[in-house]
Amino acid sequence: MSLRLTREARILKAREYAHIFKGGKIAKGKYWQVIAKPIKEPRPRLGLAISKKVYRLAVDRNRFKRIARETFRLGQQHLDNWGFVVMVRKSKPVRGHVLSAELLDLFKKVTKI
RNA sequence: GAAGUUGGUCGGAUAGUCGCUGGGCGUUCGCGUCGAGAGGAAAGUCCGGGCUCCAUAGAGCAAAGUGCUAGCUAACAGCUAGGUAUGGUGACAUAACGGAAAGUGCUGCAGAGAUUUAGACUACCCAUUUAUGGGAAAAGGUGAGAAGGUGCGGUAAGAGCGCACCGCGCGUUUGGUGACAAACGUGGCAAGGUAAACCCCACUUGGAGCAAGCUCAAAUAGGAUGGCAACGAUACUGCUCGUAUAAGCCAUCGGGUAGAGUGCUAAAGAGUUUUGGUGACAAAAUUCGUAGAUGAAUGACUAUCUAUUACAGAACCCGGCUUACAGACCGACUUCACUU
RNA sequence: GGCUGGGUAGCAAAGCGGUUAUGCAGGGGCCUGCAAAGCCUUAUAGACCGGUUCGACUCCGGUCCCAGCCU
Repeated sequence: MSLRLTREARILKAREYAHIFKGGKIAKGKYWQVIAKPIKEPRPRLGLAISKKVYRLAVDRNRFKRIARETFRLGQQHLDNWGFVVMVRKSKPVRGHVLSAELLDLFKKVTKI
């Protein structure tokens, strides 16, 4: 498997989001919150739900989305074939690699619950 | 040299690796390759337009907005140049800056008196019966605001009562496209403030917004018409005829949900030079060809440059305004100090 | 992306160009053997920054925050 992040590896439809939110496992960290559920496809998939209420500025939201996508792209070979929806929690600004490390940890933790 | 005023520019760079979104070319349809890919405010949505749909004979009223003058502009509440006022030693900055003598309203408290050709608390002058009458509007006091200011004369005390200067009003002349300014003459002074209170005057404005709108268009959703079934079923009706209704099948037609496409980026475009203009700007020549996503693209890591980079992320497109902004650079000017 | 409404003590909630009501909660007192209830009393308020005005919570701009509508 390559390090590419194609559109097939993304969750794009509202119906798919609703499916994962309903009955998905939840793992909370300091900066992130991940909801996950096993899916039929032979690959892990990523969805983003970055709320405007948590981060008001578009720049902040874009930053979290980029970090989430990059973390998923580099770590997808080691993940189970689940659908992951990533949400943010309000916190003080920190360095990017701190966020990335916690998110990867949550990805692995949520499938073990 | 110090302190300032003002106009403008940039706002990480280079190399490598792994990725993201369009486009061109190739393709074994897996992908490969070439080139492109956020801002000065993309922000707030405060104005003005383009564009689209709806409404609309024409005119007026209402409502809302704007408000010194002349220009610029597609348009504007913007910009430029100027006038006036205020602040600053100055460079310069700021100003919703028409009308209060068309009318109405409001003007608390304090104060004798608050908008009326005002009034008399303390205090002043005269007279007498010593607590009254008359004069006067200078002084004190109140207030945001009290019937021009300063000086001299004058008077019982006083007063634009008279005079000079200043301020104000009115008139004339001159300069200016104009706002306005200057000079001269004249009036003894006209009656507070508020129009970001109603209002008057002048000018402007139809409404909604790309989630506008246009096109295609599923179904086990659903409408209309025609045919079939049909010597059928149900109702009128106990029976026959007749009429009506519903369900079923087929065909045609239009509407249209989910969804998809389009609108969607080449434009009041940008750079350079020349010309006109004080300037905003305009004209000509020449060069360039410049994001287009839709759970929403520009990132991550490494190395070097002193280096964890300010404010901040396009969503139909432009012109402004307002607000946020680490740091760096360039131009013009002012004041003060020192040296020559 | 576009379009609306709001911000007043700790909480809720009126009104107005001239000292911001009222209720609950808080402090003190009265009442009571002690409390509750009741009564008296008291402190705490205009999101922020400018402008207009003699005077602004109110009128006019700007900023921030909250809520709602258009799918």
